[in-house]
This record gives sequence, C-alpha cells and structure tokens, in this order.
Amino acid sequence: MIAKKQHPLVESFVDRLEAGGHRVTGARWAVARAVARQRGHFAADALAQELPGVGRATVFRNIKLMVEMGFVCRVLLGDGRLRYQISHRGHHHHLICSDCGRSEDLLGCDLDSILQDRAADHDFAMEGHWLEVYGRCRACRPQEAAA
Amino acid sequence: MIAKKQHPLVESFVDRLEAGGHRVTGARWAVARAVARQRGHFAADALAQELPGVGRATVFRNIKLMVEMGFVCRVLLGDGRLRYQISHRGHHHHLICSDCGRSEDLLGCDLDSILQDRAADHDFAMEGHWLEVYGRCRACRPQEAAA
DNA sequence: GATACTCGCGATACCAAGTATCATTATGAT
DNA sequence: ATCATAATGATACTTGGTATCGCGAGTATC
Ligand SMILES: [Mn+2]
Ligand SMILES: [Mn+2]
Ligand SMILES: [Zn+2]
Ligand SMILES: [Zn+2]
Repeated sequence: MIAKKQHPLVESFVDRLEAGGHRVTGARWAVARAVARQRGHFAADALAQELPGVGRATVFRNIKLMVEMGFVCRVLLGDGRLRYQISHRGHHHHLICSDCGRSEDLLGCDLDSILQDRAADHDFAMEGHWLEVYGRCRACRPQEAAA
Repeated sequence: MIAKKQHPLVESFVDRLEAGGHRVTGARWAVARAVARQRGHFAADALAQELPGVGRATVFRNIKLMVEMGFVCRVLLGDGRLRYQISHRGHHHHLICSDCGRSEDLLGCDLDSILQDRAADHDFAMEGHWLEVYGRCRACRPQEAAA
C-alpha cells in the first residue's frame, strides 16, 4: 500500500480488493489509476497502450474485475463496438451521442415494472435488462430554432 | 431465378435484391436458404460452416445485407456475444433465456415516449434505442408452486 | 444467343477484442 | 524470514469481422 493520496475510485477499488481477499498488486494500482483518469468511454486495448509496463492480458483481466465489482460498466456503441466506462454504481443506462460518441449516464431507470409486465405476457420471468439510448447530445445539435 | 418454390424469407429477400438493383447470385440463394432454416439465433461463422461452397467473407457480407434490409436482426447475449436471428421486421426487442439461451421476440415496444422524456431531461434528443431483456422462459423455470 | 459491363465472389491476409497456458514473481499470511 | 499461491507477463490462440484484389458469374442490351 503506497499510501499516497489517490483518486477515490482507486481507493475504493483497493478497499474492495482487500475486502475480497484479492492481492493489491502494482498492476492493479496502475490499471485503476489509468481507468480513473479516463474521460468518457475507452477501449481496453487503448488503456493497455497507456500502460506499457503492464501486460495486455493483465489489463483485460483487471478491467473485467472492475466490471464485476461495479466500478466500470460496459457501453455498447451504435455500431456494435463495446467500450468501458467508469460506472456510477448501481443499475443505470447510457445516452450515447451518434455524433460525438460521448456517453452520458441515464440514472434512475424505471423500466423494470413495465418490462416485467411485458415479459410476463410471454410467460417469461424477467431477471434483468440491457438498454442503450442513441441520439444527439445538446452540443451536437444544430441550434434549435425557437418554436 | 431458379423459380422452384422457396421459403417465404428467401423469396422476399430475392424480391428485395431485385428491387434494389442487387444481383441475385448463387451465394445469396444459399445464404438466404441457410438463414431460413435456422431455428433461434445463430453465429455467422456457424452459418458459414453449413455452407462449405460459399466463402466466409461472402456469408458475413450477405448476413450484413440481410440485417440492413431487416430480414435478420442482431441479438446481444447476456455474456456480450452477438448472434443473428430471423427478424420480425420492424422495431422489437428480445426475451433471452439465461438458461437455455433461446430468444423470443418481444413485439410492440412502447418505450419510445418514456425514453424520449428521460433523454429530454438530459437535453438529449433520442433517435433510437437498443434493449434486450434477460430472464427465464417457461420451460426453464422450476414448476411454480401454487401460491 | 452472343457481348459487354461490372457486381459480387472467394482466397487470403489482416484486424480487433478477448482468453488459455504456463513459467516466474510478488504478495500477504504466519 | 519463510512460505504458499495468486497474479503477472509473454505467448499463442480464438472468435468475429473487414480490406484487398484478380476472376467469374449476373444482368442488360442487342
Ligand atoms: Mn455507465
Ligand atoms: Mn428479433
Ligand atoms: Zn454529441
Ligand atoms: Zn429457457
């Protein structure tokens, strides 16, 4: 534990590692710090390139771990590619701009009961869902003419 | 046009090819027939293996074409893998069983206005959305005890 | 039916994202 | 300090898909 002041994400991750009986390794500090400094979504390979001292497989392994722990979430882009992003823990969705590609969190999903019902009509017991919303963010929209 | 009676999907696809100025090739008949005989979702590579006479790239190209034309849709599995499936044309979603892996169409999506509103709260102009619902189908559920 | 124009094909190589293997090393417990 | 082993990093492999390009099969015109 190189105690220096760290980004909260890094500290929480390390806490969770310790709590879960995982080892707190140099590679894990490095990956967590690299994730913490990302703005918006990122590809695992790109992150690996930012960390020449850490093996590629290790980067993938630890991103996966951070996803499982809820620190990072997956973002499905409109073209089918998958990205990672720092997660607001808990269930949420993404507003993904088809223009600039940025993804914004859509917190407070209230679809569960609606979907639960639709699924029940098909005699299907819903356990979860995955939703991404595509469109254009404010910045990428031509000035809206006053109505 | 080797006019023999064909599966409706194959005939519609050929019609759309002609209407769109695309050539009706042997490979396209073969891919369309192979798609038509799939039950549930399938991987593009698996389809290619069923068609030893057709090049792999051609199988991918034509599945893509069928997706663009709306004859085939993509299904995102719970583990992140992507599959293809014959599509009920038009916007719809999938009920995917985490147990047997089968996917059932959930027609008549009425989420648009709800999502439109949520997105608007974030100053985001929604243009589309992607939703998959996970759970357990009837067959994969332990007998429900009478309440 | 023959001609010509060109789209689409298949072979191949390539790419992107991720996983399996395994000898070596660093971590954390004692 | 010692030790057991979880984790790493190098490497190879897998899966899913795309770029290239010479060649052959579709289609339109005659
Ligand atoms: Mn998120
Ligand atoms: Mn479908
Ligand atoms: Zn934007
Ligand atoms: Zn099932």
